[in-house]
Amino acid sequence: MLSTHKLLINLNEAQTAAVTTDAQHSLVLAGAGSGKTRVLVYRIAWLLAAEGISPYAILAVTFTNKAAAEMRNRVAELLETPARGMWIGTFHSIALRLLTMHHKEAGLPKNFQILDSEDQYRLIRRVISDLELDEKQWQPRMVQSFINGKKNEGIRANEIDDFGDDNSSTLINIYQHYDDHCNRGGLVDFAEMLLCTHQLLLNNPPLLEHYQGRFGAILVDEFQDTNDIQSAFIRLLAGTKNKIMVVGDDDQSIYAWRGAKIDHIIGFKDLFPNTIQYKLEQNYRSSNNILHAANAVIKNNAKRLGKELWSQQGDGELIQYYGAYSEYDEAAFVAEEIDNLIDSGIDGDQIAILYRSNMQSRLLEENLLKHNIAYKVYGGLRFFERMEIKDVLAYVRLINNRHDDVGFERVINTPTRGLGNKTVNQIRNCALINQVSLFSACQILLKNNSLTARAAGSLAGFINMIDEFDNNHDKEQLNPLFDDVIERTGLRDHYQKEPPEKALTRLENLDELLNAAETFVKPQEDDQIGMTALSSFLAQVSLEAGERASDKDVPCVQLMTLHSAKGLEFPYVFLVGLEQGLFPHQNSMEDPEKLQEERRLCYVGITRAEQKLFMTYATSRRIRGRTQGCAPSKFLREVPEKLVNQIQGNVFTAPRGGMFANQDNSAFAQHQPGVLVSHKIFGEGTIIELSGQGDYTQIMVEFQDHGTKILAAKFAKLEVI
DNA sequence: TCTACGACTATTTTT
DNA sequence: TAGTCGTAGA
Repeated sequence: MLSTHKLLINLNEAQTAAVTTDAQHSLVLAGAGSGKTRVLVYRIAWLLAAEGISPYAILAVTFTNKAAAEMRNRVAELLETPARGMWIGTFHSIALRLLTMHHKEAGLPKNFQILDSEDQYRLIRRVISDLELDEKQWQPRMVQSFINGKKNEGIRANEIDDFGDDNSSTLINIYQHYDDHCNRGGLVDFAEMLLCTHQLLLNNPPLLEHYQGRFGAILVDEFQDTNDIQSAFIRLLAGTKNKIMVVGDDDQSIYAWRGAKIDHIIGFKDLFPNTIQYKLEQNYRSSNNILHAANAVIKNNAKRLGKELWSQQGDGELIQYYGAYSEYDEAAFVAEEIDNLIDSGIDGDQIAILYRSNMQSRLLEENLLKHNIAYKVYGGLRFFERMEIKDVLAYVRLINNRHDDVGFERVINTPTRGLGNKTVNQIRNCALINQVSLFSACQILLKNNSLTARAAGSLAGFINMIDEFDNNHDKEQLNPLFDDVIERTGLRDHYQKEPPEKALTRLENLDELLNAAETFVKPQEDDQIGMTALSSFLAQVSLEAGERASDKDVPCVQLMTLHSAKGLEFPYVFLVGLEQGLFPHQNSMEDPEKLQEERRLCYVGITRAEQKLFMTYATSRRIRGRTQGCAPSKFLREVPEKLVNQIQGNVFTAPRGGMFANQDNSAFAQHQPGVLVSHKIFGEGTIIELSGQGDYTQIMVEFQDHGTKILAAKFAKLEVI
């Protein structure tokens, strides 16, 4: 057994205080690079070793599989024995476990299926069309975020008040129909998993009591990212007696747009009165110049608990600013600098380029290519999200659960088997009228002879094939089943016919899938609760979509968005595209809350760097086919000048006129007398005169059809022709 | 059923 | 500008 003494020698004072706290609840504010995971892992060990808590009483929750795996490994490493008995997992995997074990109480069929975002999107489109609504008006993406938003707040369709508003009542109606559909087919989306689990516990006092009795110590990672339902779930499980430790950083909350609420961490102490707060401010990652810059930027946010990072490391290098003339210049600069770094013996994987939006990667890639620098772009499709993989899985899902309409729709005519739109619509209608699944609808249609001979033959063949797959295969042996599906459905031939390049990767992916099926080992817990290997496999791939595409083993320069960089660190970091309108993003500049989130994103970006940080911007950039003048991001000026070496340009002494005049609306740069512009209402005209400065600039325009007008530049949205 | 063309849109993304 | 998506037509 681990000695408590040995535990504490690796911790600093603040970390020790948090790890050994005897408060019932603790809130650990852990700045970037301050040893957040370390505290969680050591806390678990402390609970076991010093407080004698059973591993069975420990519940540790994270957001990503990666974080969960890391915690599990580090706990095992520290304890020098596998982390048995305790529950360590993501919110979703824990929810899945509870729902599987208690599916009856939760009102779910045993073989319920998880819908990922794409599946959900497809089903929502289907519902919109069933309700004969116009997709133009009820855009599926918008509806999807409405439904998920409500679920994340723990609200069901029948609990929303439409206040007599048609718009709301339609959305509520779609939500209701979507949920009905899911219930009929035994389908559960990501948000539903959490909501359903919450209701399961809430509506089953004995069950709740059981789990409250079991989990004496609850630990939550990245608490700033919790949404309402996740927070409520923790509160419910904690009851009045259990201990909670939440760890997080309000300054790194960057997911408000998908339901995370910073208020949960900010208001934690109010919700749980017996809370002691600990701050981890010593940073082990970055040199002081970088930390000072990060502190200076985040200080401009009003809504925060307040923290200041410091380090025992030296000042390190100055932050390098580069004001490029254009995005081409910027990309060329970055590639050249990286080339130099690599020449000086630094490995590519020590370097990261971070940007606000994915489209920025293209030019950077082109320039890295020119210099023959190996790179890897994060983002894009993951293994189990690829078309060919989802196709195979859809067949398998249908074999596992005939009522899985999402799976059905995906493969009914893939590969094409003469069941086109007409027949499928017939099936949909029949399903709608009888309120049954598509698969059942097929059986009805076949029985009633309602189809043309050709369609009927083809459909019967399809149905039989699915049934045969089911009958001929053991649900514990995945590889033979998958292999059979890929061959007999004709999927392999189907992909073979694609252009050679594509076909090759698709077939490779299919082989990889077979390999995954072959080597899949059913987790012991799943076995105990009677899940078949097939169900277990399907659940796992839905929750964990697999590694991102990776093609090289060479150390690669890492390209990714700021969002995906959270939690990572690199000796050399290039933060690019620091311009008003790009970062902070146009859509987030007006709203103070959103602007603060952009700033937190900037804070995340800066604190990724260990040794050297480059921040670049371009004074002109082509966006959507149009070259625009750009003002440097306001965040650049929030970094104290003394921490910066500006290689080209100067953000700090930039003239207030000309290019940098109107920081908040870069488009003004081109608004000069004589320029031809167009206005939404007044049409085309010529600029006569400019007056005023900054936000207050006024523009006199002589319009061809409406005479001379004086407009406030900020609001006129004039476009240069 | 497949192809081609025109319309539309354009942050961030884990589970 | 460029990439995606839906529909019309072969």
